[in-house]
Amino acid sequence: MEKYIKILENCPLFEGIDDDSLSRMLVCLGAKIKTYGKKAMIMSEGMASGEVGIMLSGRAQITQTDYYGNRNIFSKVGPYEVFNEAFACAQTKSLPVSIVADEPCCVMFIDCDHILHTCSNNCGFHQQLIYNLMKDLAMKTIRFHEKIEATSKRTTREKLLAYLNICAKKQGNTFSIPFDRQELADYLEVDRSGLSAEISKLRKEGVLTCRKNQFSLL
Amino acid sequence: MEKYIKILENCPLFEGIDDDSLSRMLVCLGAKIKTYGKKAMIMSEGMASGEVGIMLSGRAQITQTDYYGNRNIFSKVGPYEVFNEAFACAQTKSLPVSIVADEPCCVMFIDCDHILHTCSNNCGFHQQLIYNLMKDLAMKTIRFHEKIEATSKRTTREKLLAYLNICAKKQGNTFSIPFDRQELADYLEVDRSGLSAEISKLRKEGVLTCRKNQFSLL
DNA sequence: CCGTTTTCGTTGAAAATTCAACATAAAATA
DNA sequence: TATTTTATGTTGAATTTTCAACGAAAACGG
Repeated sequence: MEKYIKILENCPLFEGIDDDSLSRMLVCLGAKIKTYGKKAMIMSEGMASGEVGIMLSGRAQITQTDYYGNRNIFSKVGPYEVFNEAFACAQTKSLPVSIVADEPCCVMFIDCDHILHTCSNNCGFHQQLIYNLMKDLAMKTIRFHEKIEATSKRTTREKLLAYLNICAKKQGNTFSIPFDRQELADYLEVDRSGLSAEISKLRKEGVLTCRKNQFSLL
Repeated sequence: MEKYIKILENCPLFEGIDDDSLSRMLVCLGAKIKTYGKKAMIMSEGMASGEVGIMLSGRAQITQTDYYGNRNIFSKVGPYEVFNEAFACAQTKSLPVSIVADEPCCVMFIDCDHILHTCSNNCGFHQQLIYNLMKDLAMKTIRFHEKIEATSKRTTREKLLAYLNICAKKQGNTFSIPFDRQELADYLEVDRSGLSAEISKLRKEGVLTCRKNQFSLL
């Protein structure tokens, strides 16, 4: 477990907790590590899990697929980020989404109850951990607000521009997005070919330039 | 403040806290009460607020309006429910939504920092309060998942059916929704007239019956 | 109780999306 | 490196949505 401490230092969930405390805390919390290959299911729709996942390395997507085969990407999970925290906290019986590895992933799991209820061992930094989880949950809500802000627009063009503007607000006018074209279409809830056409049009109009997943707003 | 205790007993945010403790806690937290008339702005887009709102009576909507005049309803806030908790927790500088009273509202405000950081007076139930706020934030995330699940569908018909199925899962096959037609359209992010047409069609097909905001799935 | 305002359902035309199919470019793999 | 697979861009037809306009019904207010 020790070798993961360096990684966890970068994780907002453990912010403000020193290495020694973290090391002891992980034992107390019963943290487990699992690894997954590309395209592996980390969690799947319909299951129940009270565990919070922490992405140590790799990247995964939170998706939902309806019976017509339309895939909706709720979000991406990158290194140091947390997932399943809301469903674990709310003790959801049936997970409404699947979590699929985009690439080989290393994930730490912690039972949410162990985070929420301070243990008898009296870990000093437990309050900090709870506070961090709270912030994380708040940020998750804001992320969804952003997705809804983009997808609520009525045309593909407006959805795309709304999304790119949100990215630009965070990263500056040149930025990379965590999606390829199909994934961006699934995130924005539009047709891929229509999205490609719209990107071309915006390029010709001189609104943006792009190379793969690297965009610049002009 | 005392007269609000009976109301707050029903509020999940204060679950597990007895009346006496709650009464003392409210003073300690610096709770304030404000009232609003119909259509009044409780909070407006662009402002910053570190306060959590608790709806004591009345109902409000969380909305966003883009520069083409399209209104998007993120959610409704009814009695005993909490709002602005995510933005307050995350210390957002500029609120991306407005909160508008549907009808006369009575709201309690509490500074989020006072909830997050236990005070020197050592209120016994403060941990419970933090725990409750965490659950609330988790539920908020799940509510957004539900909205996205419905709005991610590609046709008005599918969006409507997805939404009604989510309602039915919670309340049974006959239920009322908190929206009128225009509001439902704004929540589902579709055109009102198209939504009305779709409801008529479903009625003729014998899929559902409805009277105003009361629906039955058959 | 009546007049006014708001909500709701209906319609047809214009605009946009989706869908299917294909060509090309890029990436992965043997 | 050659081959295969995947990703991307392009197009036109079919479907769906949006928009504007209208009448009827319901809710509201005096």
